[in-house]
Amino acid sequence: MAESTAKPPAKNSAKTSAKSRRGGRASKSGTKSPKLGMTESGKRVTSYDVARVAGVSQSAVSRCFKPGASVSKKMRDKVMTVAKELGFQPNAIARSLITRRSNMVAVIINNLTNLNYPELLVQLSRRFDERHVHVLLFTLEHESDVDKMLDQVWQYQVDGVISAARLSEEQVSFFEERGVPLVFYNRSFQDFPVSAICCNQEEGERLLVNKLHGAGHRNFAVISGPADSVVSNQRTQGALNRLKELGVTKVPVEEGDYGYDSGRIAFRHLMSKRKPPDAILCANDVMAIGCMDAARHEFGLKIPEDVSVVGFDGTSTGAWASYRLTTIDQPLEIMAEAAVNMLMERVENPELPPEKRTFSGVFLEGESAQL
Amino acid sequence: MAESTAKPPAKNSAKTSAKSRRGGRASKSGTKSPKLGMTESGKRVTSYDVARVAGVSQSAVSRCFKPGASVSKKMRDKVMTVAKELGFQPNAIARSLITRRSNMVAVIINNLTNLNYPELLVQLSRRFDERHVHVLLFTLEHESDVDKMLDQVWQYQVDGVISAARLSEEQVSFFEERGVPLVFYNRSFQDFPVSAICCNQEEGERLLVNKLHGAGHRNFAVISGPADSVVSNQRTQGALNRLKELGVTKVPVEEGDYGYDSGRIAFRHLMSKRKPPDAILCANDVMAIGCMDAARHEFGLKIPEDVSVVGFDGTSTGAWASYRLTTIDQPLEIMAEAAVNMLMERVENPELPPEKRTFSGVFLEGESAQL
DNA sequence: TTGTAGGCGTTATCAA
DNA sequence: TTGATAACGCCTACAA
Repeated sequence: MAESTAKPPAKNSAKTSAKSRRGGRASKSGTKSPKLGMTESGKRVTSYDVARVAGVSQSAVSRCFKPGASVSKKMRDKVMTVAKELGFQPNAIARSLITRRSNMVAVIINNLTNLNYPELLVQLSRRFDERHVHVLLFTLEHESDVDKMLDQVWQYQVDGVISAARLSEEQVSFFEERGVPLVFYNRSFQDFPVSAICCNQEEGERLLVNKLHGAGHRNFAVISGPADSVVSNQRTQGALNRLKELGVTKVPVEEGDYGYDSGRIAFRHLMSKRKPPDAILCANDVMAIGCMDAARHEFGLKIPEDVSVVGFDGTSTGAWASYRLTTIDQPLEIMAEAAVNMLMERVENPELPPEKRTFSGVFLEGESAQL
Repeated sequence: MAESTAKPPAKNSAKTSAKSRRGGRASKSGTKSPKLGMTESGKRVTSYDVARVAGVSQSAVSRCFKPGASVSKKMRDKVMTVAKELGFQPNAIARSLITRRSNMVAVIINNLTNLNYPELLVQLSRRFDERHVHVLLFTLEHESDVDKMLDQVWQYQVDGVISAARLSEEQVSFFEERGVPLVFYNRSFQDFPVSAICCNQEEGERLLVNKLHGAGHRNFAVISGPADSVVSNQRTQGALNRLKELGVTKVPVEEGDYGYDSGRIAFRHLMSKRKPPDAILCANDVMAIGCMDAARHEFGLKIPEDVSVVGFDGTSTGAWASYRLTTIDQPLEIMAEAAVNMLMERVENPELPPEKRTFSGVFLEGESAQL
């Protein structure tokens, strides 16, 4: 075991020859190495380099960078000094390989012009950062790309996944089978247990209907989002269901795509009906804004006198003085926080069963509806 | 060197004992392993598992997943079949360790409510994805966090960095010393060679000034962004410089924070001057919108009759019917594409010298200014 | 074309 | 508390 013949040569020959790279304790005081974090041979400084210069074992170096490890103060000082001197930082990739924790989570969003996602992303990123977890971003162009993307996510050995995109049951199983915690953001399954953070879309929409109906509106219309958007369907159904309960039927539904222009176009369509609506429920704020602009600028209508318009989301643009949109505010920050918590709990403890947390939206009274 | 005593046993003992995990060729036809991608002992399927089941060497498996490797069709079929059967995907972390390429790039943005960044992020992510490169997101809360963040970036061994946040000269050197390619987005240094993709802020602003001045405006004001924003300073200075050249001096400058409210507040301040402006240059679209709203709703002014307002960015909101903002459109998609290209070129060939590409903004005529 | 064996830079396990 | 040594899962000469 101590015969310095067979084993050592291979690994050590490199290390030994490397010993001359950086003369012992290169710096007396000011002779700092020119390239911090790099050896003279142009390679990344490793814990071996630090160990050599500090005259300790490599494992000692490793321990010094592990919080709560058993190291003497003397050792720690010595190692940390050299580490700083050489610009050493442990390689997270190598660490991930052995610990099986990458400290990375995947965030999946689809590329729709959902004015909310960008903000969500920033919120998530901030909160993960606080926990020293990093966000690996996956944006979907088309739903069909999902499977390839899932493979990528798996390859990168992420600790968990937050998905603001819909996944099929098989795709959910993909992660479940592999023991990768998954938390949905604003999507869920009824017939399949998954963890999710949601805003209660239906409830919010019902609230809006109640307000409008209570104010005497009877002539409703709905502008939905894209047909394949779960959130849009929930909102639209929420509105229609409540209206039905209140005895209002035959409510025209125009399909939009969440974008400004589609709101305008939908409004035009509604105005071409034999009985134009006096209250319009839009599946998001941006379409509501498009709707208002069409009403005012194309039809010369006054809002809310001639027609009431409400949205959903609580985006900052809705509050602009030109719109003062009445809407439901999704508590985005709270939801982001909750999503991060829920995911990290499951990363720490994979046995936790799926859980859903549903937040109510907050009614935001603007001036776009007669109430 | 060939004494089979010391070395082999250790490694092989594990592999051999593992051989019993999955009975040879588990599936005859339908007996699929319950958990795809996982061995029966609950570990991730590795290339060794595939090799064992397929009855080939591990390196053969590895080669089959390397595009353009020298493998017989028979071998490839055999391996790929088993791989699919077991749900094997190569571990990108392990691969990164040996190849020293993580196929991850860091994207650094600061958290300001810059309505453009989110969109930029989506664009970058899309384009990197196409190259099978993944985005590791870093958002800065405060400038002071930068250094900690840089260490993180380095630890994750990213192949390159795109920064839409300003970095100090030392911070730039950090990457340069370590051979990590860095491309700035809309920031640059004059006295330090770095790669960057920029929109020509100054030029755009001068264009706006020319148009306004040519239309007879003489009474200008500027609403700047935050004092520490490079882009804002470039825009503001561009405007002021051109105005000076045209003989217009004593131009009041109000400082905003890029947000809607700050545009409104700035407008109020301007109106309290003894000589209110008739042309206002705003450092971004959102402030211009705030400005317009204040003018209309707080002061009952007409735009552009009473006051001309122009912005900068070309955000979609600026085109909304209530604003029809005259502005400069930054070619975001083109810039994102260019940034990705520039970075990846340097990842492939680290010897490439720094390069700057500056795109001109496109004048977008709306109806918010008398021209 | 295929297999053998060494190394990438850590952490983890055990003696010392 | 410290130091040797074995993984982690892959890629890549080199040899067959």
